[in-house]
Amino acid sequence: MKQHTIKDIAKLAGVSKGTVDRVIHKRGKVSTKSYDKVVAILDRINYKPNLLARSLKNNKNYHICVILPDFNKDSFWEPCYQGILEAIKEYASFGIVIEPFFFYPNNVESFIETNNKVLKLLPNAVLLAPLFYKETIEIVSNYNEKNIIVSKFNSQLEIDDTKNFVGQDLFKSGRIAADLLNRLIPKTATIAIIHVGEDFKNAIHMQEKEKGFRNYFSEIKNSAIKITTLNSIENDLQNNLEILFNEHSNIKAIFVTTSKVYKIASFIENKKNIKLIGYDLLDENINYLNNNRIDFLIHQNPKKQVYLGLSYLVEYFLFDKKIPEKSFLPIDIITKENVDTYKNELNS
Amino acid sequence: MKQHTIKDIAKLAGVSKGTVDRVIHKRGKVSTKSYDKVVAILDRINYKPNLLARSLKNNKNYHICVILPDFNKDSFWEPCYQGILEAIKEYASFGIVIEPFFFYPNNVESFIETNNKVLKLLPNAVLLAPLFYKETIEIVSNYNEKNIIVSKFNSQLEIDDTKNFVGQDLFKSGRIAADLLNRLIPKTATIAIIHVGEDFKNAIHMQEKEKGFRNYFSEIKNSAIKITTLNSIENDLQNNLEILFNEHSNIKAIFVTTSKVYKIASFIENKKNIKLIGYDLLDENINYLNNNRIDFLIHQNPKKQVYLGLSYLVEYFLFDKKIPEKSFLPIDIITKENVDTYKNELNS
DNA sequence: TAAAAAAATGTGTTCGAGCACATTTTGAAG
DNA sequence: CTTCAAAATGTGCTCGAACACATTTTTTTA
Repeated sequence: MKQHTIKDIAKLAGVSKGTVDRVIHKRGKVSTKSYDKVVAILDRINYKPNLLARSLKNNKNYHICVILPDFNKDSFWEPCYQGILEAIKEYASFGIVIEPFFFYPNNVESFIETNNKVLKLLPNAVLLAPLFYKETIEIVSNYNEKNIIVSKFNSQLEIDDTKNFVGQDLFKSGRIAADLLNRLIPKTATIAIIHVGEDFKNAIHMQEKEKGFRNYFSEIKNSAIKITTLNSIENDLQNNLEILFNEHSNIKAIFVTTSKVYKIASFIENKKNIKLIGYDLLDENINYLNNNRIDFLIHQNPKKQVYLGLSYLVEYFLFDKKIPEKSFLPIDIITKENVDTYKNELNS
Repeated sequence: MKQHTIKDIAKLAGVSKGTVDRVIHKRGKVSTKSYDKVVAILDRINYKPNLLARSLKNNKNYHICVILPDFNKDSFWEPCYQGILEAIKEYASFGIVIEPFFFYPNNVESFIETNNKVLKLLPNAVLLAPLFYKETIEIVSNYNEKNIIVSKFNSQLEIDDTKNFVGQDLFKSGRIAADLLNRLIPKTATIAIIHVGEDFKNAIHMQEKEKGFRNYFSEIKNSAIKITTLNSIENDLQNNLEILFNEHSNIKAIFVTTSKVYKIASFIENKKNIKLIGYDLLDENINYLNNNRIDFLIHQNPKKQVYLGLSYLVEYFLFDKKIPEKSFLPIDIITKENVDTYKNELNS
């Protein structure tokens, strides 16, 4: 029942623990005779090094920086901060130092600046919300030069070496939204896709969701559903919505591709029978969910994304575990009935 | 940046590490002078003992037994076995031995027998699927006598000391099913609740789901929805379904309270426009989900339940972490569009 | 065949916490 | 002012892996 140790193996093979160590790690010279003896034992028993002892011996302090938008400016990111705090607490006892860094949302300069600041600190790893495409490529290569491991979360960029990504399949989440709305509306109706708030050109993730959404309906033969898209910054939203409803009289459903769905909910509060679906468990969104103004939310689980991304890095440093190249989280469908089971969710 | 050690504190306080140890663990005699010096340092710095070192020193081997129904007899339990296998692999390197034990589903004697076998092994902890109420109470007290920690998963029994439970809120999951169906059917319709396959008297979890389901509709004022319940063992299902449809002409939806929903799906394959909702990601269920014969599945996440239950025990033994008394998993809503994002889910 | 070089193997220390045991200090009694 | 027990404090070993360094054995070369 007890796990075997290097010492056990040494005794069994009739050699010293140094020799066993050399065989296991292929370091130093070993005679074929000793080698064979040790390998014979290793084949017989299932040796697993005690990871606690290994990690204790290594006894390095690891520094991980997390770079994400300031959650005071965009509350979508607040759960991420919670996840970071939990990870800090959890892993402090293992000599892991985790430090968050914030940049201004939608501000490329701030993004670059923050990354340069982190680069100078020479951490062991960086967990990054790579909101800007071109800039991220440059930045990642800078980190690589200094042998800093880069993991990404939230936004999957089509970078060649999109390794270590934790997030969701956005195309798929668009399809899910489409499928849900399709169940709720008449066979002939207009659906509006609304992208709110961010610079549309850079927001690859909004585009991916739209693609998925349209893809779903394109697969339905002879569909009489019309789909129209609206891009709007937050300030112009009311005007743009009015124009939208004037131009399209038969809008029965709206798919909002961001967490800003509560803005639309408040503007169309008076319009009955418009189904509404959007993203993320912001308090504002949950309120509208509870009074049935929002029908479904799709949960992107930003907290879990960050926590999982950090776990991977920690277990890599401590226990040499492999980091999965792409880790797609489940896409949770939220209604007013199951929303609280997600809000209270613990980290394992 | 580096974590403080006992040695650091000793040096700072001008005492030996033995004295620091005595202060921290309140063991042995310490003069007030030394005590104050050490406490002063402890207040100033944020000492966190290195859990790797602590656990290495303790270096005990822990034995955890998992008791659950044989997955060859009821495939609902197969993912649990997967979770157990993953946990075995994951924690072997930490000196944790996890061993599964299977009993015949619906067989009280087998349940008792298996538990007695485990009891004799005197493990450090047991993770239990407590399918039988009375017997579990007896068995838990037997374990307690021998100081064996008992955790439970899947079925929450209303036992006084329902500690260490990992599972779902079944009442709530019944409400969720009701809410989903309510969106899909006309205002005047009949819904059938079907309990399949197990001994209904013992299956508290099926009752809880029905309660939640009915509770949802009871809250709707002037609801014209009729709800009828059918209990049936698997063999009589076809007959009972025919009787059901003869007696109720306006059935528009069926809520199956177990993973056996695929059985109903196959029987009503020819009947159009009956919405169907049930539990769990069995392959058979997923097939019917994909061809639209099943509309929604509720995911009870049995694999995660077991894995999480085991994680709690392991972290308790290794790192002295508290085990949450009740850990309710999120209740996932599954459609044909998001099902694969759950099937491929990794353990963190 | 002796000396030197190279190869092979063994030994001992480290990581930090925990605890048994050894040593020193204190205080009280004779 | 001793003596001795109790109290207080310090020392050293353990857990298992990792690796530097020491020692032994084998091989090479003069």
